[in-house]
Amino acid sequence: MPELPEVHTTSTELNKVLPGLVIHDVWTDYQSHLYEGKKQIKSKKYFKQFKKDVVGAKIKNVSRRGKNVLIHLAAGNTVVVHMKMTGHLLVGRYTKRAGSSQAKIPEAWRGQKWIPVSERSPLRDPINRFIHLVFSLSSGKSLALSDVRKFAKISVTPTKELEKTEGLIRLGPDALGKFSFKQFKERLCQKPNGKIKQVLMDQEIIAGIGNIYSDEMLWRSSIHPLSKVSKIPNKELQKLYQAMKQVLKKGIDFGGDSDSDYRQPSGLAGRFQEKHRAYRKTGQPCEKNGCSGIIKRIKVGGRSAHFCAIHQKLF
DNA sequence: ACTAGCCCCTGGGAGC
DNA sequence: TGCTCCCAGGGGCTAG
Repeated sequence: MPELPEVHTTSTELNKVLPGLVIHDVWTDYQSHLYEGKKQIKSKKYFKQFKKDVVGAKIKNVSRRGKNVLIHLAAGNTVVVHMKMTGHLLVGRYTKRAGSSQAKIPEAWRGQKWIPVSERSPLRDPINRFIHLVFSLSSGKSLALSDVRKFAKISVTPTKELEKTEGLIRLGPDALGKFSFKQFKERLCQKPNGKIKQVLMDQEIIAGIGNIYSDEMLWRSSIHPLSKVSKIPNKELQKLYQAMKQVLKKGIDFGGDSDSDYRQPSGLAGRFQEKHRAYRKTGQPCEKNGCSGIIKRIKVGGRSAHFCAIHQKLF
């Protein structure tokens, strides 16, 4: 699912191709993706307003804040996209679908979720059943939102008020931003009684970390996910701080994690899933040097946590 | 002030 | 083969 490295990859790639292009049109078959502040907007009236705000606007650049992709428009607005679990932004020759896309898919590809790049039809490149929103661009290509579970949120807000916007206003410092170990510790200690796994994933404490990368950084720093924040020794927290930076950078180096539906804007899968040591490794031997543990799965705050009970210490 | 649990959603896997 | 049930989960929200 898109966490910091996936969102970072997306915004970096989009920033290479979108600046200077003009949005010619917007299409959606699922208006519930659109939000105005906290409110989910289902009315056609709002879609009209959304369209008015973005159609005709030139894209200035693309950046990121936490897990949000920010598409800045020259007209003074910013389109904020949160991809949630299965959403991702694609650039290509996507067009709005008329009725069921299945009918138009060549027999050999029916039921296939992803069409290999080499086999994509130049006319419908690529065919993706889960595209629910498309921005047509002046280059002839389009920017499309694909989202199996339809949780992604899109809103448009004046760029000046961006930091005050719902979804951004309460975000903590970026996990890969310039913040020192001292600040890291201070942030975590805002929830002294919290379980470390949950606190790491709390976007108001630190922005950008989700389930996959929190499992991986705890595995690396040998800390049990249920450890109480206030009980973790300073030395262990330092390891965690280092692991956080390393794991997230590695995620970016590998083009993100495509264990779930994530794809880069080009449609290519990331490769970080090949580097997992804990996440979704339940039942497999722990790969830490000399460790004889088996990866276990438990629930922490309603989310699954994967860890090795032998080398990851419970504080 | 907490936290556990529901909700949004749908593909995929397990079980029958 | 085909049906039903359950699970995945970010983050907002509510009930306790």
